[in-house]
Amino acid sequence: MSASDAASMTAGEPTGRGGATEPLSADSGEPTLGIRLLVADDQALVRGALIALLDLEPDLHIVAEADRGDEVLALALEHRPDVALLDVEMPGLDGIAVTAQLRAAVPSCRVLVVTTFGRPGYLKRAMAAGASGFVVKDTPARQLAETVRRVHAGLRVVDPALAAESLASGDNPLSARESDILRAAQRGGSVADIAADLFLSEGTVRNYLSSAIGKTAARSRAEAVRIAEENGWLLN
Amino acid sequence: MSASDAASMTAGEPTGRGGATEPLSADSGEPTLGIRLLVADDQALVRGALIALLDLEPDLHIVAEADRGDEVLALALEHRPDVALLDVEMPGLDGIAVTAQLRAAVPSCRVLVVTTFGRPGYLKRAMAAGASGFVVKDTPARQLAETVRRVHAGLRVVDPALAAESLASGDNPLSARESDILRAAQRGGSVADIAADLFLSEGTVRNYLSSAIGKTAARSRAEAVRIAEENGWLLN
DNA sequence: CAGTAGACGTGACAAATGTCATGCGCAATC
DNA sequence: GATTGCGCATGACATTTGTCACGTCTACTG
Repeated sequence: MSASDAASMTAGEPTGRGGATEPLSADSGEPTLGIRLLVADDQALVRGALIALLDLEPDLHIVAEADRGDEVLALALEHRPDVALLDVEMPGLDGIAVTAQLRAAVPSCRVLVVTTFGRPGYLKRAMAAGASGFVVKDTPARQLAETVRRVHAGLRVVDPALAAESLASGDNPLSARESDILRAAQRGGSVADIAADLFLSEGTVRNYLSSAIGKTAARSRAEAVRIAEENGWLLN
Repeated sequence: MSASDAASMTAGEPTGRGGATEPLSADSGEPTLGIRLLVADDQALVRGALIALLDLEPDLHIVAEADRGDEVLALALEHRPDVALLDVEMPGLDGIAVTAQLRAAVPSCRVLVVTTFGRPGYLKRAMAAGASGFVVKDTPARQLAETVRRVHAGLRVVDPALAAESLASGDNPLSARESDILRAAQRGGSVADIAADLFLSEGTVRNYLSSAIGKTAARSRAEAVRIAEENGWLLN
């Protein structure tokens, strides 16, 4: 189980969707009509299910799938999808970083970010990175295909509720270093642990924690971590 | 968006899968042959995708779907599925509690728990509650239908790697009260906050925290929370 | 019934945490 | 070229945590 299964599909798959042996479709090689799709999600079951769902649409064709962020670029270069469906939380490289990669290297490929968590910061950063759409896994399944078509047509598709929340929550107030410290604090170690992790003095760590606590309007380190997580301020 | 969309399917849907307007299948009423399935997952997109995936199998028929744990029992009583696919993390009632409900009220319905997180404690508790199978969303999609058939045939299906991990990790060492305190501590509040939440004295809270920290072999409250979360000791 | 274990409590004490003032160097900005 | 913001650091201080010893009450079990 885990990644080894799907990871093997990365190399040496000249035709069709990367290495799929599933009897989901009877594609013969690379389609030239309709919308070519790449699907990236680390959860194999979810990925497979999304593919099954999208493959029901006659105009949508899955040409590649990935279970890690750092595999997407190579697959996109090889299979030239029109739209890439990217999860945010992925091993290797997060979906937002992948979005930036794709926009730079494969400009013809539009990006639709699909995520479990409607973190306001995710939306903001995804759009800044060049994504064309952003939907949470909460949205009805029957809308997904239409969303893909809209994105392919050049429209921007964003969950309105999430967009409002994103505007309300404001920008990430944390400096890069403060985010680093909070990320290191996620595991629950002491100031000394964090300092050792980041090669800083304990005093410096305490200062950053203090200012992060202040900026997040929290009242303890743990609360600051939680708030920063919920707002999507701890990516990267 | 959110729950309101799918929640409306709970009431007044006499036939077919609970209120699905999606063009995924052309079922006519309740099938009597093959395996009747109920799918419960709070993420509409994932639920819809799973349904699309399973609906591809000619012998599997989705007869009901739910986006909340506390809706499953009523739907199962109405639609009499042979197998229920349950997510663990759901609003209303977690999948393990639902498993216990179903085993008691609808003994003919076997339960397959499908979860994002391979927490050892989840597996243990799911099996204790009467689940017939337990798979993580990491497993290849093409295996899911076969797993459903196995469960329907009365076999127990458990991810071997997870089973090993579960045995190695031992039982939940926390007393019910200690779990309560850790759960209250998840939000990141102070001792005073937790004490106020649970109507305890601050000293008592500190004592529970201290013993929980000891039992989890952690070195701080935050670490104890993290360890307990990862082991699946904070459900219920 | 005695023994045990958990829920709940108090008080005291050492260690960790969070705050604040203050400082230096560097880069961007005006 | 002065100002500003950030990274990094120190030291002092009050508060919060975590630990320990000790106690009561209740429920279960041999």
